[in-house]
Amino acid sequence: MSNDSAPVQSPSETTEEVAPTDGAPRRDQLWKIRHSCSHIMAQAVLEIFPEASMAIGPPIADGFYYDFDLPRSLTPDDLADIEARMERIVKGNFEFKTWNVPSEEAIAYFKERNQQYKIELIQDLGVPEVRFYQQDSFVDLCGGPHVRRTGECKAFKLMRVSGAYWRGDSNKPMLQRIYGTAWKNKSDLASYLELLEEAKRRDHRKLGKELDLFSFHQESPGAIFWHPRGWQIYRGLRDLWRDIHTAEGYVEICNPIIYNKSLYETSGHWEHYNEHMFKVESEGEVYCIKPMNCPDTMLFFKTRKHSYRDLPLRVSEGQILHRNELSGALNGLLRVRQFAQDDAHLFVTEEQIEKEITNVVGMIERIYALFDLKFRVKLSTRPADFMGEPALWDEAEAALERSLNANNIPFIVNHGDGAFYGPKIDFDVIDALGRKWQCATIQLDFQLPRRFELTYTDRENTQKTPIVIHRAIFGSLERFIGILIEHVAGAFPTWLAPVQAVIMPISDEQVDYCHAVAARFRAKGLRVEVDDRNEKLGYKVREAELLKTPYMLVAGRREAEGNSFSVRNFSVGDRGAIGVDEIEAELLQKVANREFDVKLKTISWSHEEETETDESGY
RNA sequence: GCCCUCGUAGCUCAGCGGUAGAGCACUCCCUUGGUAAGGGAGAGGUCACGGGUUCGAUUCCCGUCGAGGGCUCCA
Repeated sequence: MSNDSAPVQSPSETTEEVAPTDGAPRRDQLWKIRHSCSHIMAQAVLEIFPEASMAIGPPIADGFYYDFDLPRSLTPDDLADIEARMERIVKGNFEFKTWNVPSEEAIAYFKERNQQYKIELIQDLGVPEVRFYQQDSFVDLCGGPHVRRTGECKAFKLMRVSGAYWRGDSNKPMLQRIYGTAWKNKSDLASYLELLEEAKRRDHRKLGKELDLFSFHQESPGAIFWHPRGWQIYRGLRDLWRDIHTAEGYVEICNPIIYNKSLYETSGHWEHYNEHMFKVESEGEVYCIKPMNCPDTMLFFKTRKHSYRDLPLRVSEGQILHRNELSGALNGLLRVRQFAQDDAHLFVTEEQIEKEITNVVGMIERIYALFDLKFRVKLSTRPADFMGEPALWDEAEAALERSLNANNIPFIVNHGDGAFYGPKIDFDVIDALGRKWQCATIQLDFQLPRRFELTYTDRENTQKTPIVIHRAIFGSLERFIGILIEHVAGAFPTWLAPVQAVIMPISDEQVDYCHAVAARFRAKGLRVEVDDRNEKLGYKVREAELLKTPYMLVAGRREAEGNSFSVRNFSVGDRGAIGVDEIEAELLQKVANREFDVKLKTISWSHEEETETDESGY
């Protein structure tokens, strides 16, 4: 609290002996450093604003934060000031002391210091005794543990200030949250900052502009304007999706995008998802622009009677969806209001669940492998407010588990994290920078078929309700492209690259030759351009390199006469003269195999010892 | 939606109470040049939009829209 305040009771214990609360996440040295940094920061903030109210200050993945109620908004200058004061506290190498205080006394202590949030925390804990921690003159309510001395916090940096609701409740006051990052030593901190720099360099919004892939306009916030080069990537992914799904026995349909609200009353979305749907009115009826494909795919299923012989029925649909996301949540390609999912719904019998899931898991593995994306799997089971028969849930969860095992895929179980309508498997892809992105999902749904009264006739000629499996592999195409751009840092594999080769005549003499070869390549479906501008070779090479074009084909007099090109690959360099036939064969082969001919620049860092966000440490 | 920051030429950015500047890109001319920028000239902006303060606003204030960082949300 305030710096001049005396502790309630003289400190005796050291942090050493304090046992972590049971069931808490890993509380290793790094966790303690981050948590301690948060206290050190709070002390610094209180030095500047003695009247500040403190909320919570936990360690999080990569660092820590602390929420404050302050008399004015913080500026970047304040951050520098706070950081300098933190350095002083660290240099002081103060001991972290801790002791227990009866809750009543603690409340009185905080009341005296106008710390209403701390009082609320203590009251909510509802325990007879709470724990205090102190370093230097600063005392805080805290479960600990902490490092022994402030001197152990030697590698931190304050990152940013943002708003955060007290207790994460948008009805409660908005506090100011200061984020910092903290590491065991300076070199870990440096490599983390380097990672952030690299992430900034390959930010898909920046690259999208530089590579002329897409743009955004305020006339349609949250919606992507695809440029020719970006749309080519989109089409490439959609083609991949179609090829694989056709081969796996999927059929594709195309449904409307506007529906009478009655459809969503049937599906339950009107009740649960209303505020996220865009609506239009016509002739006194309310219509919704569809936010997902499931309800209308149910209508397709109902267009005729089905036999068990029809199942599994695998129906894909990739129509445009709209979701009215909050303006503040929009983020480049990653969070948009208009997008398409690579969606499919499988109508199956109970016995078919396992086999179908196994098949989808296999497809996911194959597709991610095409991009050299690693992934991590989470199986989410029955939540507290589940609907349906427990026995059916048990069997379905077991089937999901068997499918993962059948594919030899390790997974973690998130007990109680499933949707109310069924258990699910989520896939987080891990990109070249070690970042995780939730993409693929496989969800069992026992509810939607019931709501739409779907039936099929089984072997005994009785009517049964099918089970629906919702599944997507990319998630949304838009989002996946965003992730992919950052994963490959804008350098797409040849098969997916917007322009696969730029053909460069050295002088006017070779222009006709270059155009003739370009026409030949285009006839084979290759995407090539001729850069016949009146510029020097170095200029053209530079431009093609900046656009991360996989192939640069240079023709001077020698090459034109020998029906060849001097081949240069992106980020590889000059390979020397190669005959046109050979070049064509190489390109066609890479395209046919969807070869991942990208050298990924990966950054490994200590991400794996992640500290999950943990707000228990106040 | 909420908090903070931001919005100057196609792009990246400088500037500032006295009606705007650079580099790149673009157009034209010269140059026909072997693997990351050849030279010259020119054109291009109601300084996001709407109010207000002021003799005067791109600059200060308020609002709107959009963007960025978070929070919330993401059945």
